Amino acid sequence: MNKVLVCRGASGRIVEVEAYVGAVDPASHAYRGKTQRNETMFGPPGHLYVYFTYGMHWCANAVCDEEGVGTAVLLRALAPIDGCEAMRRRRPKARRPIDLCSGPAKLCQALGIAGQDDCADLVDSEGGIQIFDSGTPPPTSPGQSRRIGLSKGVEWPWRWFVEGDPNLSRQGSGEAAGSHPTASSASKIT
DNA sequence: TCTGCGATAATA
DNA sequence: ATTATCGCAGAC
Repeated sequence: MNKVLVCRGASGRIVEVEAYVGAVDPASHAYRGKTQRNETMFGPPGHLYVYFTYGMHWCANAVCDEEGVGTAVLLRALAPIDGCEAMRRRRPKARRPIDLCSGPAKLCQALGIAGQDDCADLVDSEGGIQIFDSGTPPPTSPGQSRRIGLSKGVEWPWRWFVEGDPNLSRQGSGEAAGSHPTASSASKIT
């Protein structure tokens, strides 16, 4: 969350991520071992793992662990920095700025990321895609919650986000990291 | 503003 | 059958 993603004339600060942890994580594409689709996840770190889902959406991850492990971080939301014109062209359905990158498939569409970018190197930017340290320190106390949209592995609180950022895929902090609802769930009522 | 549902096709 | 989602329609 101190990182910036740059791609095809647009950029944004990464404000929301989820971890998918190889063989121990039933929600991870890597859980059942290497296949043609998830091959990039098992490759060297610093590359982009791009997958197609729900018959229409692309989503992107940064591969994070050593070759052969299969751990990656799903990029779930960006705070747009530059290239809002280009992003709006690629996402005509976005009405407001916060509709541009407030979701894993939205940000891919906004930045023009699709299957052709699977396995792109994020460090040397040869493929036109780059993730670099913005110099802005990450939040001292980032928000944390359970991951979104899963039916397996729901108990692991492996979603992190910049608390209060308007570009999150879901507003607010989600639920507390613990296994049970806490007093925080009641705060919404008052 | 909020909720529920349908789209749409690769994957295992 | 399931899916690491999104956007529309309808209720309020």
